[in-house]
Amino acid sequence: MDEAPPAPVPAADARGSVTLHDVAREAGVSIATASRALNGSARNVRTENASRVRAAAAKLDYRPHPSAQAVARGSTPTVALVVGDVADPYFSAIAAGVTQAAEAAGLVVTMAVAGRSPQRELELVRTLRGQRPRVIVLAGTRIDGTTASTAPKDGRAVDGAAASAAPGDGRAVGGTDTRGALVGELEEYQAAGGRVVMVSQRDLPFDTVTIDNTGGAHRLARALAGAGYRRFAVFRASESVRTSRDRVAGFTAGLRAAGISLDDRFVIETEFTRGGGYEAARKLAERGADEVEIVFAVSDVMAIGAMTAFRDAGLVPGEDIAVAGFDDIDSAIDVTPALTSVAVPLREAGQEAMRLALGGGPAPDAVQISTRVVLRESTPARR
Amino acid sequence: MDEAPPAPVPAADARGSVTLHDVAREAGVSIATASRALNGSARNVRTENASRVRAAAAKLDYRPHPSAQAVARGSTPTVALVVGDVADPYFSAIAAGVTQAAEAAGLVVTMAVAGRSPQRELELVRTLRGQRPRVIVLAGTRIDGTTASTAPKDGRAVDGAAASAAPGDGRAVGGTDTRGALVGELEEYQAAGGRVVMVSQRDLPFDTVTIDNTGGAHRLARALAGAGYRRFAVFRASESVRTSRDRVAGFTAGLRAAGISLDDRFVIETEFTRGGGYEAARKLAERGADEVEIVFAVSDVMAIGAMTAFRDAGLVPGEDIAVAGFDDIDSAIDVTPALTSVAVPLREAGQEAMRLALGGGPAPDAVQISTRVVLRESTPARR
DNA sequence: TTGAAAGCGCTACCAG
DNA sequence: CTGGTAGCGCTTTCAA
Repeated sequence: MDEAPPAPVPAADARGSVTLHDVAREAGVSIATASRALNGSARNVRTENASRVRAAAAKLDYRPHPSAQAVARGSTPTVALVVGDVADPYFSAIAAGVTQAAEAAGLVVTMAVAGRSPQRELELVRTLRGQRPRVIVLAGTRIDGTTASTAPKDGRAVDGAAASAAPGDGRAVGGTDTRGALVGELEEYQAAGGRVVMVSQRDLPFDTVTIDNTGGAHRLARALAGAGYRRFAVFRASESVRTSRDRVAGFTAGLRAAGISLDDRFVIETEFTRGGGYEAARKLAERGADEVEIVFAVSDVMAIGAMTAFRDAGLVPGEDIAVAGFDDIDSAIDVTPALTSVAVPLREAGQEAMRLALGGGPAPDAVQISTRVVLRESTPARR
Repeated sequence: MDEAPPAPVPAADARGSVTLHDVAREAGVSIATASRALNGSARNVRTENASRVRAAAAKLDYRPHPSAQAVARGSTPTVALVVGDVADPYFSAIAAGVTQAAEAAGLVVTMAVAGRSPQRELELVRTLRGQRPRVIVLAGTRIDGTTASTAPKDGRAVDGAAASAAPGDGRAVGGTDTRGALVGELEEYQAAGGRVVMVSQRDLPFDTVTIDNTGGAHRLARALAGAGYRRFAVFRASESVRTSRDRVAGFTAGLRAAGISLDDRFVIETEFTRGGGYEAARKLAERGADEVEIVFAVSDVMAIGAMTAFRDAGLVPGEDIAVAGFDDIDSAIDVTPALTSVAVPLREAGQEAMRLALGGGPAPDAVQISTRVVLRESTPARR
């Protein structure tokens, strides 16, 4: 059985799929040549043979076996994408961009959903790593890794420490240092030749695509100030939500630049959801919103919830009280009045992530996706 | 080199990843035993050895190589999902369901986006098949495969013929019989042991999860008739859009059951988009909507566009003219007035698809996802 | 330019 | 219950 040329080929045939072996035989060449002709990088195959092989492949309807190629080559032509929730338009837009760019590069996307759990995210990365993807993209994780209460001011320092500690024994790390374990995991992967890209998460030693939340909010504030607004309220999410924090910071700075200060009494912390926006608006309306001309909610869904709440409380959004949001989700133009917002090109962010991953040099790179203020009827100019 | 026990093991070590080989050595057992202990189905390994192996694996931070397992076993623990567009809430909801169920079953999801092109869909399926996934889920393809103009009445006949013709030389088939080629491709895959599930596409010889568009529309019509409406208009998409066709059919039947007939003059064909709804409503308002009490748009996005158009034309939705949609997308409750619609549990549809795929018997099965009418302020009761 | 053959990491069959 | 050992389908030296 070690030197019997009459190989028991039927195996492959019986299983149904055509292998490179079959193609080679059909073309009358060695399987090495067939391999080179079909997938070899160098063009060191006589043209005639090459076409014979291609013909045979076509005739037999041959399809390469990615897994076999993967095990032979050591990596898979895939990009692993981890999102918080596919059904969330925020993530699905990013996913769309990533997918599009990946396909253009001939890579298939494998997607995993982390929910909102960092723990789950870590597990996923571990699993995905096993697949030896060419690149891993982590999108979202809207919640900060550095818990506001425990982390020192400089996130970077923590990362560094955690990173060097984790590799030794990732699973020894308690549930507490999920972030460190994640970083360690990713660094090992990167060290083994993988590319890591984060979308909208900073402070990590990887390629990153950030959204210009701060700048967008800053410009929005100035635009609103320019439209004549002076007395603002802000609906924000918890301190631990990085996105919210940045937007509030940018907005506040923008107001300040316009010579306006924000009254702390009107900065309301609530859930980062439609319900949260509704609730905050309800409370504000209840205690009397007379002193407020306009509210800035850190996300459109919150803003939309707020508009409904105001309406329920007898205030007409856009007339009695102006409202502005952030994200410029599709329904921003469907609500009444149309919502002023800051457009965030999420899809581009996804594409940009792939660009970084594919073209990237050895050093962690970073690009920022810029945002654009869109004024609509929910914030009519005051004069 | 054929009998040299001092194997040049460094190779694996140098590449960075720990292999089963290493684990076996560390545990002092054969790699066969290690394999069994870690991934073997039967528990025919002495408990002590099993734990030694597990310990070694943990210590070395071993991760199995899915591709290697795949090539050895002949299939991958993945489900390939083809959607029209991830960013579309319709598809992303289905994708969420599929992903969730797949993960619960220990399968990873690889996602591909077909855009609206059947041609692209075919290519994708070809590629995906190469990956030897355990199951392939085709979601959406809202456009009919059977072009209304060219297809015989009985779709099944066409499929059968095309299916037997395709295998021989799939790529010889012109652009015209994309559908046949697709069916052929999927049938081969299925014959080789793969599971195929379609979501919301009927008439194909595969497991299918359908949405009860007809029934939902039927019930909606009766509910609206019950609320006192008599003079209806319908905004529909092109004949070739199956979903639209079914919804209109169900709606019409529902009206008929309530003794109401639909005036053809008020059945307007338009794009299956927000813009389409806007346009249709604009036209209707222009030529005078006095004769119409309520319009049913075959999708929420169309309905929402229509509401805006009515408002722009000086008609107050919910007062001057009622509006109802279909899908119950999130923003249905954010618009003013809140939109009456038919809830479609897309996420469940996705999960159901996986259930079919995993538990399915040999014969093509089919389940229907039921829909639920949700009456809101956009269609106040008339009395 | 080509073919033989040595793997890639893992599974599964076959003797013990 | 265990170890040896053929593969799985493909890539990639290494000589020829």
